Amino acid sequence: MNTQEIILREKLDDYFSSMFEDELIDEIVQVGYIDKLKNDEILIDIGETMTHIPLILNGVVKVIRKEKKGHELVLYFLERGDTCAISFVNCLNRSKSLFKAVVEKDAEIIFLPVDKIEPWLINYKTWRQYIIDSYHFRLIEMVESIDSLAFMKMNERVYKYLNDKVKINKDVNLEITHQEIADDLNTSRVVITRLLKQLHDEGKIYSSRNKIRVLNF
DNA sequence: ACATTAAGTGATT
DNA sequence: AATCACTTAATGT
Repeated sequence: MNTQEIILREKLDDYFSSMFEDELIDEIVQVGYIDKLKNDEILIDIGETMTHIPLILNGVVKVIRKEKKGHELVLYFLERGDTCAISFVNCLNRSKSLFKAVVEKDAEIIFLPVDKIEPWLINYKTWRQYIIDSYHFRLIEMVESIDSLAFMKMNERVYKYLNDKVKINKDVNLEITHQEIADDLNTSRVVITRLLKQLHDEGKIYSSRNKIRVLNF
C-alpha cells in the first residue's frame, strides 16, 4: 500500500468508515484521490461536464445557481460527509452541470471517478443508501431555498442566510461584506446594508466593516 | 498623504 | 425592494 492510500484511509476513518463497509472503503482508497482546495476555488462551473464526484472530508462548498449575466443565487452548502448526489446522476448521464460549486472554506475532498463508482450502486448497500439519502437531502434543501425565495421577505432571507452561515462555519463571527451577501441572495448591496442595520438595531446581530457577529444564536 | 474599497443615507420609482 | 447619486469611514501603499 502506498502512502497516498494510507493517507486516504486515515482521512476516511474520521467519518466515512462508520458509514461504509470495509470492502467499499478499500475500493474508495484505490480509485479515489484526495485534494485540498482553498477558498474561492471553483469545483465545477455551469455547463462543464463532470467526471468525478466529491466526498467532502472537511471545509465547506457552496452550491450556486447562476444566470447568464452574472446574477447568482446560493442554493445550499455542502459540508463534512456530504456529497453532491446531483452531480453523481449528472455524471452517469454524461450531462452538463446545472450548478456552480465553489469552496467557501478551505476543504479537503476525495474525488471519485464516476465510471468506477457506478457498479458500487449494485454491489454496496451502504453506498446505495448514501447516494439516495444525499439526493433526498439536496432535494429538501432545494425546496427550502424555493420557499425562502417565494415566501420570505428579504429581511428574513438575510437573517436565515446569516444563521445558515453560522451553522456551517461553526462560528458566530462571520467575515463577509455586504456586497458578498447581496451577491449570494441576488439583491443589491444597498438593500443589504439597510437590512443589516435594522438587524443590528434590533440587537440580533453586531456588524462592523467586513464583520458580522450573530447574537443569541 | 493619497487611493481604494466598504458602508451609510436621502430621494425616487 | 431596487436604483441612483453622493457621503463618510476604514484600510492599504
